[in-house]
Amino acid sequence: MLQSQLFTKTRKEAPKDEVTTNAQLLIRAGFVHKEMAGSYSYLPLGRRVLLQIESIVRDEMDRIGGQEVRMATLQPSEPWKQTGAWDKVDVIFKINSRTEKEYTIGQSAEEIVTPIAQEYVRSYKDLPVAVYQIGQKYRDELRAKSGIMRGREFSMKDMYSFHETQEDFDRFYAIAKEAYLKVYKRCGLVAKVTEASGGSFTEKLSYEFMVLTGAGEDDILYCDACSYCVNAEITKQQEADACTRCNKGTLARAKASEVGNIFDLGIKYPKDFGFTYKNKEGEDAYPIMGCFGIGITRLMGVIAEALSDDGGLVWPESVAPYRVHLISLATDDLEVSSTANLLYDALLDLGVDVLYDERKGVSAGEKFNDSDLIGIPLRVIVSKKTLAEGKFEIKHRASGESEWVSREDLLARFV
RNA sequence: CGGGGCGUGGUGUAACGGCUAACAUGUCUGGUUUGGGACCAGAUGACUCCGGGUUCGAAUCCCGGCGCCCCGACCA
Repeated sequence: MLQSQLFTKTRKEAPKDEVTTNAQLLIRAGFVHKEMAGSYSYLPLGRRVLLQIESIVRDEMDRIGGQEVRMATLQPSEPWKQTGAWDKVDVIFKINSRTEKEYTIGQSAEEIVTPIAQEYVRSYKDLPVAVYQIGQKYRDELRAKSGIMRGREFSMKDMYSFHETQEDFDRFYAIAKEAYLKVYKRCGLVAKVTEASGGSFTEKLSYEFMVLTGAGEDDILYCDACSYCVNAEITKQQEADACTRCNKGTLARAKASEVGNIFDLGIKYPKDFGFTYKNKEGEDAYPIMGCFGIGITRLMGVIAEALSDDGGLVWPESVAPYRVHLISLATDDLEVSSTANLLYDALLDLGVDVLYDERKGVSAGEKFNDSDLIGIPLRVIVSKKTLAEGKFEIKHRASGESEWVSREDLLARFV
């Protein structure tokens, strides 16, 4: 991608209303555009990051047997009335058609997926099964906040599984938990599995996946010796208490952001819809159901919060909009620009995603600052200086370290 | 939803109730320049959020909306 043709431009200052790091940086760098409180448009760079995160999530869900679907976002009110959510859940948007019919736009899909599963799951032989989707969700939040981290419209991966027995559900629950941890790790984050309330879904505990960041809106207590972690709102334990699980460590308190949540839904939804299957004994039985969510856009916000520095965004390679930011200084110099052009083509031939800053009349300082702000992991500089050395300069965004390498060595890294 | 703050060119700011709403940045022209937002000249761009009111006169004061941000509550 030629930067001179990129749809967006950077800006020096963030809109004064934005105080959170993710909103300031993502807007300044041109990744997102705010439409209204809690509703953002994702521009080319932001969209690319979302695609990267989605592909990681998709990969991990596929690995544990999830099958991707795309359920309707515009939904009838009937199933929501059938489960009682229409009146009980206050964040659902309700809309009326011209003919006074009632609809909702999806904020979650239990009411949609359960009747679909009912159509196809007739026998124990059809179980277990897990389907997921990645897409926009809508919640009528009273207060959207923190940039893209809590919106009225956001992107979420939601998976739903159905099982014959509690044991089988527990097995899958554990597998899904591991898959979730891999997702966060691949996104460059450390997430803690946190015991939390099951909300209005279930009496049981649910597990939240929490990333430690000051921008988070949850308080958690976690053990400094084992993996125990609990949402502060459901426990009487306090900071500095001894850990009740390992009896060795002590509990620390921290702000964290919830980037995923998994629930044991039991048989609530199958029961609401009269969804049974024939078990081995030929009897009707309700399947055990689970739901598993990952906030895609929130994850992007948390990465922006947790991994940025004073210069701007610092994307891990796995989710970066481009892998290489090629910067040509002295664009009027024929030798410099042709060397840079050739390197750009060579990288593209190797299948490397490159943002190429070949803008004319833009000072070196401005290009460097823009590059810092956009946060692509690897910067390759072509200038009179590098030409004199017969090498290219590589600078790593995260560490700030730079190295000088030959063209062969540079290209060899991407083979 | 309760409380607080803020609404002025695209962005960030300024302007005592009083002159043609100022400055920076951006954008456009031309020139110069190319290792950390460089420089020169010119140009462009605002119904001062909306609606009322007070006043000879309102960006400025008053009332009512709307919007945005923050705290709290909420959080399928």
